[in-house]
Amino acid sequence: MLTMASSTLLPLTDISACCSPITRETLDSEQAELLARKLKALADPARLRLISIVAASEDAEACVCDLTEPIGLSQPTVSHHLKLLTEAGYLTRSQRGNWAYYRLVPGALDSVAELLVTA
Amino acid sequence: MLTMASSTLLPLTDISACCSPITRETLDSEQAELLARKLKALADPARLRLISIVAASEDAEACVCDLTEPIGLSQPTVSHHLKLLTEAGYLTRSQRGNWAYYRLVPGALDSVAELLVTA
DNA sequence: GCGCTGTATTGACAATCTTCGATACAGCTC
DNA sequence: GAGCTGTATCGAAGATTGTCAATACAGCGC
Repeated sequence: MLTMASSTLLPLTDISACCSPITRETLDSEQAELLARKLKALADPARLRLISIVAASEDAEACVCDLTEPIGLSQPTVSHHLKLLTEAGYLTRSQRGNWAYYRLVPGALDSVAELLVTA
Repeated sequence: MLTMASSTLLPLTDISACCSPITRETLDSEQAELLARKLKALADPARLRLISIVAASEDAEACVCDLTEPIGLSQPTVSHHLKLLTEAGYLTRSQRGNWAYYRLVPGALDSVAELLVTA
């Protein structure tokens, strides 16, 4: 498919310019649901470290084989976390040969951060 | 007690100036654990809306009675979420008479947002 | 084709989370 | 004191989550 990650329910990627910081206007339940899902995707130590390691990697990308060992979890578990992060719009996946390379989606973390800021 | 919210395991409040953005340096597992817990406290639609409503309230504070109805959850559940948010360092509680007033901890959301930003 | 290597999916289990009703506690008023 | 009101805690039920071993799939080299 061409347009990726606009998965089952809601386009989880498009929080970007959707709303102002949560302390500026009161969230309706739909916005809250959306942001909660974005945050839930981040709210796991393994996934935070995955993001961190990907960002710090050569060329800002990493394959599953690079990630399994430093994370200290099984390969299926790492794949699972990477899938979650991808579906949540934080990572993209590109396969080259046998390897699946993941990289950060530019601005994805920032758009969430902007919603939390009180200024 | 005087110094509140420094609960059981780790001082959940003190992420503030603890580390640089997660995309700058790779997180060790302890930092990841800490940030994940902060994010998990936010990663719920009810709690996001609670924060949002408190921030928008008169004098930036609200009592449980003000929050139960707009959230649409039972009073015990709202109390539970407020306790979580307080323990996570996002809210403070102050009792005046029969009412418990909650308000935002200044800078708490911002310090988390700073850790997510890639710039 | 066959085997190998890297990754994804499946199925299961344990742990955690969200929610509620029932109940307990705290502080007011009379 | 007794009764009321606002809030917190308890206990339980249902849903979700994180993890793994086993297995399936995809793409390479021979």
